[in-house]
Formats: sequence, C-alpha cells, structure tokens
Amino acid sequence: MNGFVRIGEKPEIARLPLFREMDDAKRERVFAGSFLQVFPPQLTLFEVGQHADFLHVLVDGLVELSATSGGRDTTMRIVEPVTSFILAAVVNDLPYLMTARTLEASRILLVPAALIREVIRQDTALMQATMRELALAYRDLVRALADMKLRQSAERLGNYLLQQAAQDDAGRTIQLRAEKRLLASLLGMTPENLSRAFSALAAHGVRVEGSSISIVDSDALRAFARPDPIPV
Amino acid sequence: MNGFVRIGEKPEIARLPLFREMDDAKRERVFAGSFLQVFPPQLTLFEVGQHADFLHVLVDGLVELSATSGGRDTTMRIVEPVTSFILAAVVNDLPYLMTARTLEASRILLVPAALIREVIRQDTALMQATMRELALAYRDLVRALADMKLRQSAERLGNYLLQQAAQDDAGRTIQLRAEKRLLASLLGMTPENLSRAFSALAAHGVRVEGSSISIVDSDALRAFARPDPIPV
DNA sequence: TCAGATATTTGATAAATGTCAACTGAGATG
DNA sequence: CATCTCAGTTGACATTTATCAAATATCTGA
Repeated sequence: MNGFVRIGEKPEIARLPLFREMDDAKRERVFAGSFLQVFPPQLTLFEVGQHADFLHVLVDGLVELSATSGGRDTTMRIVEPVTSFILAAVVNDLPYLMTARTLEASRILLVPAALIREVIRQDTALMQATMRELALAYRDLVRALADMKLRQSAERLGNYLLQQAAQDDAGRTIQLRAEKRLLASLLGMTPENLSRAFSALAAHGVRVEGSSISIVDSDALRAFARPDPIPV
Repeated sequence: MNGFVRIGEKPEIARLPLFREMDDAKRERVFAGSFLQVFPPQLTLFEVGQHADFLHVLVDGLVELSATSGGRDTTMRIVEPVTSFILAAVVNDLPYLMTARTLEASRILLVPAALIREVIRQDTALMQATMRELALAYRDLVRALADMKLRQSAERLGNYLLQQAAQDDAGRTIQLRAEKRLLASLLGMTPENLSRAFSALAAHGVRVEGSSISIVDSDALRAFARPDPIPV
C-alpha cells in the first residue's frame, strides 16, 4: 500500500488551498515524488525533535498532533481529512515541534520536504499559498493561546462546541470524532474536569449522549461562552 | 515627525531577516511608500478587529501586543526594536487579532499593507522571507501554548528568564524592559502570582532587585524549570 | 525634597483545577 | 451470554491560582 499517488486521490488533494493555485505541471511533479501510505491506528508517525523529512497530507483517517513541555505532553490539534500538517517545520527545515500519531487507520500523502521546498521556490503561487496557510495557522494559535490564558475550562469547552457546530455545519449536533480524554487534552484540562465541564454546560443549552453532543439552546450557550466576535 | 524614511533609519531596517534578501530597488520602493512616525507612550496604535492597514516595524521604543477573549485581555508579545509585527494580518488582508499599544515613546515604520502585499507578489525573495518569518512565529506560538497548558506559573517564569538570558546574551542578568504587571500578563498570571513566583525562584538560583533579575545559579534554575530541549 | 500617584509585595481567603480512588457502563472477547 | 477491559463519571481532597485588602516600595512632578 506504499507507492506513488494513484489517480483516485489526486482531485481532493489538488483542491486543497495549499495546492489549488499552483502550476499543474509542478503539482504533478510534487505528486509524482510523493507517496500515499496507509498507517494502522495508534501509530507514531514522527516525534518531537526529529528532522522534518515529509510534509504530511491526511487523506483519510484521523491524526493527533501533540507537543511536550516539562516532561508532560498535550494535544495541540486533531487533524481531520483532507488537511496538510506540519508545514511550518518543513518550510524552515527545522525539527518537528510536535509528535504525530494516528488515532484511526489513516491514509497519508507523504511529500518529501526537500521536494516541496524546491517546488515552493520555483512556483510563486505555491509559495503564496504556503504563506497564506502559515498566516492563518498563526492566527488560529493566537486565538487558542488567548483562550487558554483568559477563559476557564467550561467556557473553553462551550466555545469549542460552538465552533465545531459552525464549521461542520452539522447544525446543532456534533459528533466527537475522538475520545473525550483527547478532547480534554486539546482543551487543556483533565478528563475529569472535562466531564464536569459538560455537566456545567447542561445548564446552558448543551445535551450530551455519549460522543454525540447537541446544542439545544445556542443562544444560552453563546451567552455563557461569549464567543470571540471576530470571524475566522 | 511624519514623513518618508530618512536615510539614518534604513540600514537597520534593511538588515531585518524580512527585508534582507529582497531586491534593492524593490526595497527602496517599499521604504519610499512607507513613513516613519513617532508615537508617545501609552498610545493605542490599532485595535482588535480593525482592518489591517499597515505592516509595522518598531525602530525604537517598546510596544505591547494584546489579545482579547471573553471580555478580558492578555499580553501576547512585548515587541522590542528592531522588529516587524502584525505580519500575519497584513499578508491575508484580515482584521487585526491583537491590539497594539506603545509602552514607551516609539518610532515606527508604517508600511501600507497594500504596498507590501504588492511587493511580496513581485519579489520572490521577500515572499520567501515572509513565509519563513511566519513559520518561525508559528513555532514560537506552539511552544507558548504548550507551556501555558503544561507548566505552572513559577516554571513558566523560570523558562522565560532562561530564554531571555540566552537571547539577550546579557549573560546572567536580565533587565526587564516593561513593568512586572505586563510580564505577568505575558506569562498568563496575575501580578500577585508573579511576585510569588519570583519568591519561589529565590530557592532556585534567581535574585531579584527591582527590574533587574540575576540568575546566580543557572543549573539550579534549569533543574527547576526544565527548559525545552529543542532549540529555537 | 516632598507629596501624591502608582506599582509591587504580602497576607488572608475563595475559586478553579488537578489528583486519587471508586464506581458505572459500553463495547470487545471468549 | 458472561466477563473483562477500559473510557467515562463521580466523589473526596490537595494544589494551584485568583481575588480582595492592606502595607510597602518606587516613581513622578511640583
């Protein structure tokens, strides 16, 4: 299951903001030099400190990115398909700051770092897309850090739910794709605390049934969580 | 005090990683379309949500960038000269996510956002430098967020001191350029808590005299703060 | 230099979060 | 179908951090 990209995968990858605008021939070259690989669940793809050999594009499955500080580690991002990840390390040819682990069986496009750096230098549209992608990622982190510094746990959870509901356009019901312990780590709290945060949100329009969360009163939740007014 | 860049300022700005590699004529064009302005202390340069009209380069003085979440706000960065700031908002033509305020009287080069975006499109070296800058900024934030999630306050302070000592190459003594309340906000704690964190670090090789902090036993401090092993 | 304003520190207390242990329930396995 | 395992929840308690108040230090400007 290891080899060049097959035809079937290309369109959805080519449609990514990162690759969308670039020259077709160059894109072809990138794909030809990359390989799509299948990984089992719970496999570590790379670890903090390792040299960044590949830009990753998750085509199918689920991946966790975690970072370490003072010995312990924390979930930084849960990557859903189709998304590229670990772009910043690749661009600057620096060691990974995060560890990546599959949560489910996943298909991942591995783009050799040297290749993508070379094509970035040659293709202005790709470079510009990379720049945009990094700037957006930066802004996401600014928000995440401000949230972490200023909001308490139930509020962070409330905002996470509102955000998920908005972007999955699932309307009012959110299906958690990962375990709750992971969500807890992503939101910077313990599983016990997450559990209590969910209880607290019951009074603010949130109903929980296993991994299915419904926002039954989104005004009430908004009033409690005070989401950031500036759109992404 | 408002006008085109005078000769005296150019060299140090041109030496910035962001502008260093670009075509000389293009750089000249950027400078010609920008203006250097002097601001008094405690002046708000722009606020969250405003449209990003200028890339800023702090030439002299001190600037605070703060972000807002749930009504309150927190210091995200203390900008020292000579550094550009607010690049991500300018690149993507999006509203500022942060508020900027001078802490001291400051001279700032204001580069019109439309101009820098245009020149970025034309000059590959500048685009690449922008991309690199954003990727590095992203990585800084990854670290900051992991720290915030995983370390407690005295540990965060310890690491901040180690990092400052390393980069200012001031050796063992750090001069705080801003008020301690600001440092507290930057590190995500209250001023009271910062004060106690300093007391706690007394037992780990740190001596405080007003705004002058000495690391008298850097091994002890390192043992306590367990700094991240991966270099910046 | 002194008075007033402001920053910082210290103490007492409250709130939020983490830790540990026990319990519950759902899914997996034989 | 029983039971085994483990994620999730709940309760009791410890720790960390915030809050409020007061005391002290530092800075500013007349």
